[in-house]
Amino acid sequence: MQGISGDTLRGHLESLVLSVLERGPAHGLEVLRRLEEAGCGSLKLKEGTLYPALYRMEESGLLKAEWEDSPERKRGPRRRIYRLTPKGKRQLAAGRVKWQEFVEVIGGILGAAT
Amino acid sequence: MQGISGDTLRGHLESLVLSVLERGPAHGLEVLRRLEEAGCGSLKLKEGTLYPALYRMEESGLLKAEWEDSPERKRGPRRRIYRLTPKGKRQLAAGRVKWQEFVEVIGGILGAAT
DNA sequence: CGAGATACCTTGCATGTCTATATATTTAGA
DNA sequence: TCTAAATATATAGACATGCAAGGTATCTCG
Repeated sequence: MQGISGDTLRGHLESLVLSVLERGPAHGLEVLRRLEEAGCGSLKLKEGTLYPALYRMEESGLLKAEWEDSPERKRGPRRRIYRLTPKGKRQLAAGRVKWQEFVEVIGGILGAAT
Repeated sequence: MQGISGDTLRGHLESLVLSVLERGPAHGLEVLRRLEEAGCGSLKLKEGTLYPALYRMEESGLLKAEWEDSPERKRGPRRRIYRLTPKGKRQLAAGRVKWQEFVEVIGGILGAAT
C-alpha cells in the first residue's frame, strides 16, 4: 500500500487542513504532523504541497495567519500560526456534507462490498 | 448541489469506468449513461473527460476496444466497444480496496472532530 | 565554528479534468 | 434533395494542484 496522495488526494486537501485546524491553531509543520498522525501513516503529504495550500486558503479567506512573535519562545525560526476564520468553519461544514455525498455516490457505483 | 466533478473526481474516474464496464461491454456514450444513471444525477461528467480516459485505459491495457462492425446495426455512426481485460479486472479489485482505505482515512479525519 | 534540528519558501513539472469545438453517420421531414 | 436533429467519436487548449527538489533562515549544542 503506497498510501493516499496525488490525484486521489486532490480536491480533499483543503477539507483535511480545515479539519485538523478545528482542533486549534497551528503552524505549518504542526498541521503536517497532525495530518500524518490522523492519517495513521496512510497520508503521504509533503511541505511543497502543504504550504501552497495554506497560502491559497489564506488568500481565499478560509484561514488567518499571524507570525508568532511571543517573547517566550526564542528557539528556532519564527512560525506562522494559522487559525480558522468563520468562513473557514462554514466551508468545513459544507465540505463534510459534500464528503458524505461523495462517498455515497462513488461508493455506490463501485459496488461497495460493505 | 453542483455535483461531483473536477478535482473531487480526479483519481477516481478510472475505477468508476471499470466498474460500469464490469456489467458488460459498452461504447463511450453508453458508459457515460451508465455513470450518469448510477450517480443519481450527482455525477457531472462530459465527453471531453471520458474519451481521453478511455484512451488512457486502453493504452495501459485495462480495456480492450473494438469497432463495432456488425451488419445488424446500421443506424448512426460506428461505435467503439470497450470491454474489461483481465488486467482491468484486477485493477478494479485493487481500486475497491484502495477506495475502502481512502474512505476510512479521509472520513476518519473529517469526522473525528466535534 | 560546524552540525543538526526546526521552519518556511519557491520553482518547475506532470497529469487529468473541463470547455469548447469539430467531424462523421444515419433518420426524419418539408 | 436539402436541412435539421440525434448519435457518436475526437481533440486542442486552458488550468488547477499536488509533487519533487532545492533553497534560506534561526537557534542549540559540542
